[in-house]
Amino acid sequence: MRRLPDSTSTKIIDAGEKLLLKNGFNGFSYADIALALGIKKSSIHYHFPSKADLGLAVIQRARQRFSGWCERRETAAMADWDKLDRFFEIYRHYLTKSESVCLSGAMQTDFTTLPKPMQEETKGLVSDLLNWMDNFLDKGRKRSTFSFPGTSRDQAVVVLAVMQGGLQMNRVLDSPIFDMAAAQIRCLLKS
Amino acid sequence: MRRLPDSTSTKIIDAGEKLLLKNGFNGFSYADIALALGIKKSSIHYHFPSKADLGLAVIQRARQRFSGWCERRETAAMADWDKLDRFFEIYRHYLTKSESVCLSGAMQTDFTTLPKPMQEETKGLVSDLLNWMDNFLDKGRKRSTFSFPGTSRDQAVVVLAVMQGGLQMNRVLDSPIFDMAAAQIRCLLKS
DNA sequence: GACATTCTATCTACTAGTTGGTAGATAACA
DNA sequence: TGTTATCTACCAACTAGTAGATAGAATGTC
Repeated sequence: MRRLPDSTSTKIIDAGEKLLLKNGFNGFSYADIALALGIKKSSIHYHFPSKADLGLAVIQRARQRFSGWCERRETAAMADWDKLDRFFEIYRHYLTKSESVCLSGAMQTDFTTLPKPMQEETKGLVSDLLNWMDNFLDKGRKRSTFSFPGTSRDQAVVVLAVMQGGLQMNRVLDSPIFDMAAAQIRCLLKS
Repeated sequence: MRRLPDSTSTKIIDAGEKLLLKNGFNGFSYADIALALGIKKSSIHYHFPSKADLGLAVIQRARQRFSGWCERRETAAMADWDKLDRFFEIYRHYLTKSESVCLSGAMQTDFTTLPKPMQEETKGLVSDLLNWMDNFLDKGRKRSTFSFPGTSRDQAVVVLAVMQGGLQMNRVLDSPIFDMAAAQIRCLLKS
């Protein structure tokens, strides 16, 4: 959790990410970010010449953040069930902080309208998540912590889809769908 | 499957739905529909004064279509496992027909940017799906066709989230994620 | 049946506002 | 003196939406 100089470009990525998660990539403009930060549109273009550049930066930072979390010593030291709960927390945070969905979900539904570089980066993000979960479930099952049918990849797809879809449904119906879904996934990994 | 007069307004809803599912509500304009149908923008405004009216019509028609499917005699006559497969097919169709996600998923990620009436209709759509799946799983378990932990509502959330999320992930990574997810859900309802 | 009127559906032509993006001035600073 | 970062002032393209003309079909009235 290092707190680096809150440079303008960092603030722009922060604001961009927030709007992106809340409204989708086509649901916000440079004018919105400028208003939020109290700067001018052209200043944003100075740091991120095109909107595609900003979008790319948002996804890249999110990927780094996730791989940073994966590699952290305290993460590696966690027991399987705790680690799963911490992973769920990453998603849950989107819901509590701002009324938003997860990044992969937001990018996926806007996918066809995204510029190529953002599409590629999105693929990378989803692959990261899928590979990590696949590996995590596989190890957990070999250790007899988890139990589930099929391959670990099959189950990884289910777990991630539930995180993503649960977050989306939770925001629309105000009932605590996400927590229900997370709890159910926990049950399904025991039986 | 009645084929009614392919009126202009029907064609507009068709084109609007297709674009909506592919690009999201903020990812298409009246100009796109006009181009696709070979008519003028103003003609679309004649049938659907505002974009919100068109969006609303798309969701309303989808809800009717689903309740129509539910109430159809041949649906009611189906065995549980066949009915589940047919339900999966509804989702799978989005993938094969056009490279798109499901309507609930698309509306959910755009949710905050939607006009109120569309938000309400979206809530209705998601409730419809959730209530149907809840009821379906409950009956299936009582009949011992299905087996799963927790309440039928918990499991319904998981199944729908997997459909929705699986579709989204499938479009981005070109591997057959959706079919993997559907097969895994089938397994999880047996164990 | 003939005629006038109203309705339906489309068009052309326009508007005000927003979009992403550029050019160039200016100031602070290294 | 050059670099960095911000600003003002644009712009062309696109956005949803409106006004008004027009043609054809349906409807009412004598």
